[in-house]
Amino acid sequence: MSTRDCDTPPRPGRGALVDNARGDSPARPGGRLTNCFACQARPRTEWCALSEPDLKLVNDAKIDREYAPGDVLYHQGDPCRGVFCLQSGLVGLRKVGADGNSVLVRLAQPGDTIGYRSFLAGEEHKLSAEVLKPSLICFIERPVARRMLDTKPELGLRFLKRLADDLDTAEDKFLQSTSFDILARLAHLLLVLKDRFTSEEKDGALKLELPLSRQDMAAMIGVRPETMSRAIRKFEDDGIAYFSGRTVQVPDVSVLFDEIDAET
Amino acid sequence: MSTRDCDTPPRPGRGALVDNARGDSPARPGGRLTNCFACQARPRTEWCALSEPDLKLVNDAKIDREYAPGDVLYHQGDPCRGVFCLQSGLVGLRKVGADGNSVLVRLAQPGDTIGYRSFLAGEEHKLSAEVLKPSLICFIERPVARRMLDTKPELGLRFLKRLADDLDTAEDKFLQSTSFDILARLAHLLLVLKDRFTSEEKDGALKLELPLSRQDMAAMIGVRPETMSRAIRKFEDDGIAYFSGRTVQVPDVSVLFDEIDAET
DNA sequence: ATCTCACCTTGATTCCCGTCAATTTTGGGT
DNA sequence: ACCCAAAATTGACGGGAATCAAGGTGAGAT
Repeated sequence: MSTRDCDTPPRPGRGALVDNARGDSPARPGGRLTNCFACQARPRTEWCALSEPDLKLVNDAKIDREYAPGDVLYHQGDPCRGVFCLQSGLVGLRKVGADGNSVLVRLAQPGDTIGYRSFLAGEEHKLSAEVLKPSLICFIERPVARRMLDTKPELGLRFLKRLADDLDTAEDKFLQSTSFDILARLAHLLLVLKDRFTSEEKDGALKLELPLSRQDMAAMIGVRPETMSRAIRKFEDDGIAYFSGRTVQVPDVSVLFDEIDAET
Repeated sequence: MSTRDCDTPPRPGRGALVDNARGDSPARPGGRLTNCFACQARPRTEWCALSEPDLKLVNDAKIDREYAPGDVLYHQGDPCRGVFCLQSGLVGLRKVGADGNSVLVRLAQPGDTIGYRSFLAGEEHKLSAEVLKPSLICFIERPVARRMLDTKPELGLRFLKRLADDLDTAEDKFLQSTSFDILARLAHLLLVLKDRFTSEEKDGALKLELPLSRQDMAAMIGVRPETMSRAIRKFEDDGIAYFSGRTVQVPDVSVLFDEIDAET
């Protein structure tokens, strides 16, 4: 949403503007910041299915760049010009709802390929991709990705698996929104987020550093911000979790499970 | 859910029991009722990507059989033994929710491959597949399907596209359940169903023959049966749609769109 | 430092929908 | 035709979440 101006200090290799990010006319030509072979996220990506020569093709063709929070990789409705591969940082995928304001649908972590759904479906983007934390992201143009996909079936199969998992998650999410109450959904959300955003842990106690605003959290479980605020209040009153800004303290993780199980 | 007994009259080519359907020990050996080459649903399936010799392999390996309403192809949690291809009829995909009762997630129409998600993800079935109308269904064992998938990338790409579409639909469904009211969701449901289940049409007036119980319809939009009943009542009072058993009369389709648009 | 704006919280109120309970209707089986 | 169980409808009720409105808080900009 933030339309940054060009006056950001020209840090090396950085400076993605909203429009540049879409590959229209990079103010700064595609970088050689990174190397797929050395990419620490590679084992987690679908691209690890590629053989060495194929990976070299991708490596040579990719355009990498640093992004800052607020940068947008693409907007909902944009044509899909290729896919992005998140090497480090964090990206949020949003959809603008019927009410006009955007809803966080999913988070991408290092190793995730972003925009792959639209690419594979051959459709325009159905989501917007917004950088949430400083990120290093590679862009692979559609023809290159397409060519890999056509020549390396193994790659397609990996995406197949990924898509299948996402579908299952999405269907569960709908069911939960109808059969679990808000407290249970919040507990569930914290349990999902804990895998990625735990900053400290000992015994059953956790400290989380969430990269999300309250309204994003609210949207993720399908409620209004006011309701989220009250749910948080309730958790604190009950000693289940303590929220302070974007850090969350959970004295006993197992209680979160209890909160979910409480729903018969 | 219906556990049929073996005393169903031995109609020719029919007689799928719950367990037979899973390919454990067919009481009646795999039929030769149909031929993939002559299958009228073939153009709509992902399998149309296959070349003639490959299709022959599938055709020779497939096991086809007629199923009656209530038969279950597989249960949630079952290991995935292969995929089913619906030639004619109708199959519903269900998930048992947290509250214990099952929820209709999706409908499969002729040409659809059923159980493909679990097959592709290599997981157990996350949904149950229940026959809703008399159906003719082919079963393709996992090794055969796997082999096709590995040798014909084109096939995987078709499933990729399919999965991508399903994912988009599923994510939309969640958003709608939080941002649209029940009347709008019911209107939306009718619009989705009209493409497949319109029995009569003239001008803007429709007659639908839905294959769904009220509670299935209710579950699809995420409400209780009582609430669905009242929503239907409201539609009738407002002259938007008239329900009688499983047939629905819609005097003016455009009013359904209005009902959705009414939500800003 | 102050301004400002977006975000967050809190309270009061409304009303929608889930729950419980009682019929009524439907459809399958004998 | 009958019986029975499951499904559907209807009413009454209460709770919980959305809504509206009013502060409060914090971070970035000037």
